[in-house]
Amino acid sequence: MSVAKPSIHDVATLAEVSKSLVSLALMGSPKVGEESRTKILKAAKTLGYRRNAAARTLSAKRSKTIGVLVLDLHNPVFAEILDGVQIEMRKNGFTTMLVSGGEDPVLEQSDIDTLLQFQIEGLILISHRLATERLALIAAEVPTVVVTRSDIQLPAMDTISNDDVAGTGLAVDYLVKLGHSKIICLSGGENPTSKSRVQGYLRAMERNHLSDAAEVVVGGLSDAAGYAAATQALKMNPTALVVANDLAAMGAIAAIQEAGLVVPDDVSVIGYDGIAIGALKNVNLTTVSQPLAELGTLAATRLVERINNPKEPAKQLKVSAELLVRGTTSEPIKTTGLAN
Amino acid sequence: MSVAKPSIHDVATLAEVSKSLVSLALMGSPKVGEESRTKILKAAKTLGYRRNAAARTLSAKRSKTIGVLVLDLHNPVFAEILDGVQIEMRKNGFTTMLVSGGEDPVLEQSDIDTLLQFQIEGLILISHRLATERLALIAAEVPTVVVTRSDIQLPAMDTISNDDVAGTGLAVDYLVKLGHSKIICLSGGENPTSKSRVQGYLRAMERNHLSDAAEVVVGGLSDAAGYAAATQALKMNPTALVVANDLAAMGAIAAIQEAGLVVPDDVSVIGYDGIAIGALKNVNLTTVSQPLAELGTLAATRLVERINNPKEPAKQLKVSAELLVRGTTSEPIKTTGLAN
DNA sequence: ACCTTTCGTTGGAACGTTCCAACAACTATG
DNA sequence: CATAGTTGTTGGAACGTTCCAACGAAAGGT
Repeated sequence: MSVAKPSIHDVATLAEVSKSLVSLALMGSPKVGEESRTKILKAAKTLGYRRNAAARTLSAKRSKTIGVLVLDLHNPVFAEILDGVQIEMRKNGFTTMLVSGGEDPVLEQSDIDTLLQFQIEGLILISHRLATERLALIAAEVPTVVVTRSDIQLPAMDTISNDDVAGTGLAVDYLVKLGHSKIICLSGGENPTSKSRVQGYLRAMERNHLSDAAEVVVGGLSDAAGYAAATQALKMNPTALVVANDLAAMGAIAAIQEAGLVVPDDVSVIGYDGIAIGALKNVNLTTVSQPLAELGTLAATRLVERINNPKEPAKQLKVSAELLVRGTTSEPIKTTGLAN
Repeated sequence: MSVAKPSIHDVATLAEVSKSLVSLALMGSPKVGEESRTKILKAAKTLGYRRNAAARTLSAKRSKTIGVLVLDLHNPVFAEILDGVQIEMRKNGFTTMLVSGGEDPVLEQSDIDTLLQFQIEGLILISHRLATERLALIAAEVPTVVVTRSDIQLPAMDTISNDDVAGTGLAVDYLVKLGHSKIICLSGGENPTSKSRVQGYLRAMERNHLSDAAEVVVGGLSDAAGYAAATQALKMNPTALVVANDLAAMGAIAAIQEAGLVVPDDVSVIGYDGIAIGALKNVNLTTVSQPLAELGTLAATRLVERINNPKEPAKQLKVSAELLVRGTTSEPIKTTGLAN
């Protein structure tokens, strides 16, 4: 238990220089003489000195810190996006402060408040539920990049996303090509991303002249929600399910198997996101895959650009999603002679 | 784009009181008069005032912030532990700063440095790889709680964990009871938790007089690592696999199926952790389950206790793990007449 | 030999808060 | 009616840094 944390001042006295020079040396300024530099570094080490970020932020009027808000850490999607963000931010000398909103949307706002109190210089929002007006307010205060939301366009805010409408369309088109027509969509609930995906489903059904057969069952983004929604959907005897995300799709598959049906023979399933676990041979999930790490890297790069050059106009970047056909899709079995 | 962030001073002038009173009011002190309080709150609102955490920390000499370091956000285990931590910390008025070390153990140390620079009042380490001496150093600087590591005992540091040795023993004992003897352990690599689990395996094998049959294949904690390790292990024709964690177990199952074998008929598999996804009917993983959220809550509670009362002695808390028998384990098929 | 530049260094102000001692204006106490 | 206490409020110091203007010393140019 050290008595009191050493300050820059203590280092200065030990190294027999001024505190200003210590500060300079610690920031790696080239103006510091070789001799003093080594003396200072040695003194800092022996004292176990550590910079005080609070004082630094206060004085320098910049925190070299950005905030990240993710909706839900349980979904591996976010971890994969975060990887990209963290790597890029570290490269640029920023600290990343991560908060996860949890279930309550009110907490989400209070989390952002906390981040802003820490004087973050930029904010990355990953798959959140904030309303457009709130977003506008936030973007006016701090450079903001929104990842994973294709529904929104604000002049002061970058967005990095795939086209959820088009992506879901890919899934539906493929199923139709295989011969499916009784295709049910399991939605991800009330968040913007899920809404876009439902819209993509509806549009694609329309374009394939299947509007009458279109059916949306409200679910959620977790495996449990997918399970519940699928149980519901199965009552309508679909031959294929287009599910809000991979996690929910895995839940849906569980429900299908539990009902004594076989995937994909009786029911085909397509997820969305392309999480790593879906590639496992025993899951083998057909999915619309987004380049997740790239999403994160792009977000970070954009944010750093905006921070370093505030008049930089906001951009809307799209990454392309692609259909990854694996084992949970096949042609529907012919109408008569059902397996079960 | 506001011109400059309003400070407590601006609020004071607008509300026609002193900055000290504004500070008091914002902290919710009961000493502030009703009239002034409303005036101040109104002024703060119209100005869009927000506390500056850096200044606050610097002046008050406490940050009301704790740091959490997790090994790997990809594993849902950590999200579930984190849930518990976050909820408890919010209850106690602390902000949680989360960093994830990523692959590189050197980064892990630098992440802790960053946290300490932010003047965190406490630190929770979830499944990390730090050496005992480093831990001792850290624990001397800041109240520290280590979650998910049963191998270590330091006087100045709380640990919350299940007994990995005993837990893995549960798995082995059950397999032996089912009639297995060719049981291979897929280790999780060089981290302390994994080492304890391997030790548990070895001890249990010994206790069941199967030391000669004991075999450890080095793997890792990801699904991919489990897949690779299982591929290796299958060459030795095991009838059961005890795997380092659930994620790796899922990878192992993929490898088994890919080899044309059936789980559990040909090979039984037991994981460790009890992640939510393992309960899905199509995964249905037998596992040694720990109460994850409880682990998090306990850690947070202990940390707050230690922060509020620094002379509080450190404790070593154990939660109990239990074997969750699901669908990936069965009796071994009889020696002759293999299914495949 | 002088002036100018460069190099390394310095003290002090500033950042936005909290905390403390002090105070005025009341209210209660004997 | 004086004294003591209470309530609400205040200015100033402090927290540990960064930044700036200014400095002496050494080096370079004429």
